[in-house]
Amino acid sequence: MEYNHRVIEQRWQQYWKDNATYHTVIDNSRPKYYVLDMFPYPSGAGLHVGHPLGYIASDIYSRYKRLQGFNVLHPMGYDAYGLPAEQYAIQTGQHPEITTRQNIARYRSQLDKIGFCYDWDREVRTCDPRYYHWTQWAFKRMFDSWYDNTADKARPIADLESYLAEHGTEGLNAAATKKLNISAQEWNDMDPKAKSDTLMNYRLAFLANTMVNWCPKLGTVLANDEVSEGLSIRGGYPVEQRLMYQWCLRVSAYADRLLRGLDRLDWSDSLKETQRNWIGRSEGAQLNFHVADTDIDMTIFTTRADTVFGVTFMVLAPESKYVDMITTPDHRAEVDEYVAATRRKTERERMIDKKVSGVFTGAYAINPLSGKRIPIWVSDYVLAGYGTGAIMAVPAHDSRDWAFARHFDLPIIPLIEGADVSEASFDAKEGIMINSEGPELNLNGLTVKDAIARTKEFIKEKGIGDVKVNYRLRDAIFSRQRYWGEPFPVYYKDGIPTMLDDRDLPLLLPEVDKYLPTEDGQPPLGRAKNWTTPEGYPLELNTMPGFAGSSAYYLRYMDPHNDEALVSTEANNYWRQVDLYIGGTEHATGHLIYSRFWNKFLYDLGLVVEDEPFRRLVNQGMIQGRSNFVYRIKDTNTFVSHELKKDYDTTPIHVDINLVSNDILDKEAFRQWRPEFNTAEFITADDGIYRCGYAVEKMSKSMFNVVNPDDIVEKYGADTLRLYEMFLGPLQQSKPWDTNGIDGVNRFLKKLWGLFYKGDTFLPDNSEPSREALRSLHRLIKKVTADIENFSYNTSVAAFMICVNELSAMKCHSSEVLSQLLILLAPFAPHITEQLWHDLGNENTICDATWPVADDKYLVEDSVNYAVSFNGKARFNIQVSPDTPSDEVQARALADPAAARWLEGKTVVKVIVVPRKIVNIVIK
RNA sequence: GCCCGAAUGGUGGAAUGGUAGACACGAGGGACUUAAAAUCCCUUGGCCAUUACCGGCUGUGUGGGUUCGAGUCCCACUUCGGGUACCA
Repeated sequence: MEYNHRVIEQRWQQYWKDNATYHTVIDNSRPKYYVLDMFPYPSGAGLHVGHPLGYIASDIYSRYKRLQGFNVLHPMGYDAYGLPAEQYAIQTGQHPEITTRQNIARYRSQLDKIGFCYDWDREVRTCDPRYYHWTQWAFKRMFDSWYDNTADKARPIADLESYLAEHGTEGLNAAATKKLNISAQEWNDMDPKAKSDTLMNYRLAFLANTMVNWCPKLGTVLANDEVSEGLSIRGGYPVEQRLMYQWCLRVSAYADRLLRGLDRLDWSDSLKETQRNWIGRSEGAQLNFHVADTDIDMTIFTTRADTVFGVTFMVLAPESKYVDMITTPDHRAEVDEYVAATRRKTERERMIDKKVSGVFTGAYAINPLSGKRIPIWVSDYVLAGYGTGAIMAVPAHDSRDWAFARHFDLPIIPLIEGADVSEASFDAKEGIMINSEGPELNLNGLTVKDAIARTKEFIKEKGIGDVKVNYRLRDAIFSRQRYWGEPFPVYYKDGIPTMLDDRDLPLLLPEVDKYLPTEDGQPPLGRAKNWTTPEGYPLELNTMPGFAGSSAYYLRYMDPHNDEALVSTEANNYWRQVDLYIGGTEHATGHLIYSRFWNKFLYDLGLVVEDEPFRRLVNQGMIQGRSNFVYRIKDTNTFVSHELKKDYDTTPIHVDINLVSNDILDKEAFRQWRPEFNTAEFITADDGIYRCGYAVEKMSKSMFNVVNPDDIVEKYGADTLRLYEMFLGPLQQSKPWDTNGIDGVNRFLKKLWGLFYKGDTFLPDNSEPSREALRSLHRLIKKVTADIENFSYNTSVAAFMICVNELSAMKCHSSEVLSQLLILLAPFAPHITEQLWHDLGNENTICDATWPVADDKYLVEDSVNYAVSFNGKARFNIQVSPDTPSDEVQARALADPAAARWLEGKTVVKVIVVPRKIVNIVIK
């Protein structure tokens, strides 16, 4: 019988489906293990070979854990809300739900062909009302919560209301948009609208006027992680800053816990570092500068409290509220113009344009330590969103301040001994302070570190400032002016935002005639008919962003059909958290922050039992495309082979990689590829071979370098695809897809088959396995077990190849050895192993087998190879038995005939014996 | 600028501080075949040596260091990836 992957794979996929082999239920008699993939957005392009990389890795781990006796939860679903379906809907009028459903069907059929062990009964889709019910429900809970900094957790908003009624804001330590000062009396006298506005300052889901990233082209706001370098991640359109009234999540309240929580997670250091940077904790001081001739105090944030004596001017962000308050009449026009000009620029323009610009406000501040009058300027190099939107400028020790001072000819006072600030600022936080003596404080002679500490102490004592920790992490903007997302469970009662009752959830996404904003600029939901509560109150027109649905999906998999709760206590107590999460690094600052926030919030409310959602996380690398190029001589239809192109003036053109094999172009196929190439001529070397150039790029249709897994499965089979993707290189590493090596893996499977079948003869028998065969097997068990734990799947595959080669060479037909080999290979290549397992006469599926344990007695070597070196150089080998004592090894090494040659006329200084490794003889 | 990570044959990549280059691809040679495909065997870092078997030198981006011994550890640098940024 020949190895026929088509028949085998189809047969067992059907069998697993019919027998619900991978259906998972709570089983208290077995330990659980939860393996999760980052669920995909079902795009119209379908899967390419890069997508399954992580899925294969997690599938291997799931099957491995299952064989080890764990009750493994391994689900899959779809992150189904998103922009592409909506953009497509705008162009075609096709409802995004239809597109999404089609794309999901395509994804599913592609995934099924690869033979994953998902429990599809647990599938979730974020756009399914039975799913987004719980997204809305969680949002409602956030609206009804505030963050108590003292208890360091979220608490019900009702607690805050009673506190305010009794104490006002006196002694309140809450995460807030801005610090309020309200007495109990004032609170109690407020009308409902004023109370609502006040509570918005504390709610974890709140409405606020904030600077948002507005993307005009997409017609919506975007969160910080959805913007990179001033362009939207989706589409790459320019983004500008705009003040808008938006729903936000108070993620910043959790900044410190998100940071501290990282220490307990088994994630890669680089990913944790990325999150640390994104959270951006910085310790410093807040300090008040009095504005001369007014009663205004301006608060600034600095990490360099030691440099206050070097402050020669102050700078406000153009958006700062202080600008309006302090600008003097004679500078008003100039300042207004500058502020307006800044506002006109997009974020990107502001970033690109690094020219120094700014205007003087006419106002002066008093340096609180030196008492000097210093001018206050406005400049766009100060950001409104960080700190207080105002800075004290220390040109001697900050390069941005230095550039500004130089440009506007402002004084520069060096504060650190030996620092030359005539050509550049001295930014390092080290040295001895000078020029830092005021009426009440003298820092001269202190180190920078001590000076910072001393100044912080001083400003605290004097009440002119406070020690303060600042975070870069912003609150998440949660409104999107789009159609294809979760509707907010919110209506407006007399202008007061109010939550729908739990009974009225889910609030279904309404139908609209078009997926565009309304004529008067409302979001698409403005087009929905009767978009009100039964009482006639208007419903919220925004929808939630993509990360809303993906923030708690791992919880829903635990109990996906529950209509009473997001997850039952029973299911949550059993499955607890994700033990292994596999996905790309691109979610480091988005999904992985939001999920942790969301989970911590639910934890605070006692709704889930674990504080962190993902215990262990592995990032798979990206599989890039390998594009091929042909080189057309300018203004002709003649193409020149890669090695000759330097002699011509050519334009590189992407060529479909399906027309190329090992970088050699199929010229005839190329001519037929596109009409304009029908008459193509080729210039090649004498061998007549046209060689293409190549480049590693993103896998995409436009570069004609997409490899569809379906084609690989059709030609080689899913088992080959799975093994090959793992064999390609370390899982965590990005690498280009290269189909060239796939034959080797396919050959390996054929060899494996050859251990069982020769023609129609079934070879396995009950013969006693040889010691060599057992050693080969147990070496494999040891290697593969260790490799799977470390995700070194590429070396596992190599180990399988070696073992199969060895077993073939020794013609091992022992079914005892062969069945163990199959169990080891089953996670990697489930179909062929299932078939052969069945052929060995097993009734159960191979998933019910038990993972073998390596027995050291087979691993003991007959002899140990010691390398003998002299002064660490030339070497020869001696063979001794494994239990030979070192003394004897040493004696044997010195007595060896080969040693005589080296030792002639030399003195042995010492001999070093490293157990089982080397004997080094130091000679003189 | 800052923070990570990487650099090993023609290629993808292996190597708890202990015989560098596992495994695979590609390439070259051979067997089988009328031929091709498939399959199998041999060779394959570079240089040198050779009548065969033995062999010699050199070699993991560069320069130093630690060590009996360094691809691996330390310092400095170069290049390439990734993340992030007027974050005060």
